[in-house]
Amino acid sequence: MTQQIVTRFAPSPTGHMHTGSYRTAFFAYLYAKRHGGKFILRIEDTDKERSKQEYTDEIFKVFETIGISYDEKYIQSENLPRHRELLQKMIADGTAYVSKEEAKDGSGVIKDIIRFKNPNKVVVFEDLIRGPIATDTTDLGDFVLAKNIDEPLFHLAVVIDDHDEGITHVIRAEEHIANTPRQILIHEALGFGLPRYGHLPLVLAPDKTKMSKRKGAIPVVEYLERGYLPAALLNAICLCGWNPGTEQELFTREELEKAFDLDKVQKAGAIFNEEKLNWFNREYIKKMNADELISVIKNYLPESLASISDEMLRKLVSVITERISSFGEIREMADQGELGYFIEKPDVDLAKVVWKTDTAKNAKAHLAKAIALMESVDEHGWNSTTVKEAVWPYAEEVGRGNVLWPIRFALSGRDKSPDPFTLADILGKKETLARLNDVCEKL
RNA sequence: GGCCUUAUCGUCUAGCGGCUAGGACACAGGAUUCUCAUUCCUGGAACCGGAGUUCGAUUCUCCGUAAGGUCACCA
Repeated sequence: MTQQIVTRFAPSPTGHMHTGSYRTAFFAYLYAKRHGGKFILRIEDTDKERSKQEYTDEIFKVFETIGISYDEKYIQSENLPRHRELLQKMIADGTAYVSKEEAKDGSGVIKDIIRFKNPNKVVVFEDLIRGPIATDTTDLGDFVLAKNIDEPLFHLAVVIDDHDEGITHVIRAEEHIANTPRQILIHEALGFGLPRYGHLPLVLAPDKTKMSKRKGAIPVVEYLERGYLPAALLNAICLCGWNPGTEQELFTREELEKAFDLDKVQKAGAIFNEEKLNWFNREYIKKMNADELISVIKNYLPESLASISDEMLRKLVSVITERISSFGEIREMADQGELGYFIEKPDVDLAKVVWKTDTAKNAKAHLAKAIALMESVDEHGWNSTTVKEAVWPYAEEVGRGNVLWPIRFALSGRDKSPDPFTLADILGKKETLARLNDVCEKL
């Protein structure tokens, strides 16, 4: 019977996590799912100084909203007794030793730090996505295992936890490839079997360097706040550095869990493309029905539009979704006055009601005619199609722009807006005619 | 600088000795009811360089070059 695969994601809660981190998490998760294994989340809070509870909470929250589930969860600091126990054992075994050295904090105090007794050999491991990697660990020297007998450091903690949690595949970011040889050495010193290692390429900042808070590392929580759909975001993240070998780009979670594997993961780093994320999000928006869209849109409506009726909102769904990439853009639309005129009569600049090649006198006549034509449309049958049917022949006759532009402008007060028939539909017969009459009289 | 890794359109990528080097995003042009958006069509756009191996290299090897990672009593 083959051993069950166990992967893990082991973030340290020292800051917001960006797309690269979550991609690493998702790939490790997917790899486990794909092979019927387990996925473990381990919070590496060994460094008390830098770890913050708020970041740990954020990780749990994001995992939940984007839907990455884990079979087991560990907090590394809770394993401290175990780490100390094995540190003692290593000292007893002679694979580690106490060294009296001056503290690095400049205090000049002499303290006991624990160093690894390096066997100084060449370590070779077969990376799951890069092939064999050989390192002469002599270069590493007797590296530090613990700050003192009670405070084990990263490498020791990682090795012990990976072993104790039964991790079979350590799938992590490329920045750890240099750490692997020394962790292998510790595994051996402790008499533990080795896991397999796979190092994922980095997700790069736009300038091709490693992402950091300073350089374009946008926290995933921020993308979520901006109104990207979790599934779309995850889909975009996943397709950055991995491809299915086909031309499919849009994937459901189930499809991803079936299709993913490490052999199609890229070796080179990649820049996360926000334009492409916009495209993914628009595609996901297209797949949603009106009710789903309305409930999401409501979360992003600004104060000024809070009073909007459900009925009006339902009619506005396509007007809005055709114009946004992320739901946060609804606020921008509102700020720029692209939505306000639907719920409040706009101030219309009379000079601009006239089509560029026409005269004010004609515009007034066209508006009067349009009003008459629309009056004949039954209120119950009032919609964009019936309004269009009523007005279209006349517009065709005297020039489309000559009549369509004044109608649209009188209704919206803006030079850019949805077409006049859609506007009339959303506004309703009564409001449409009121606005049209108002402008016509003043003209 | 040492060690390690990587290298196809602007970006994400397909390619696994022979292809007009394919797709997507972005971009440009055009069409669709006036404007905007949507939709549709069309177009431009890439194999880092040099040696080999081979009948034949984007593909294999080597050497350059460039980029990135890592060299903590952080993780």
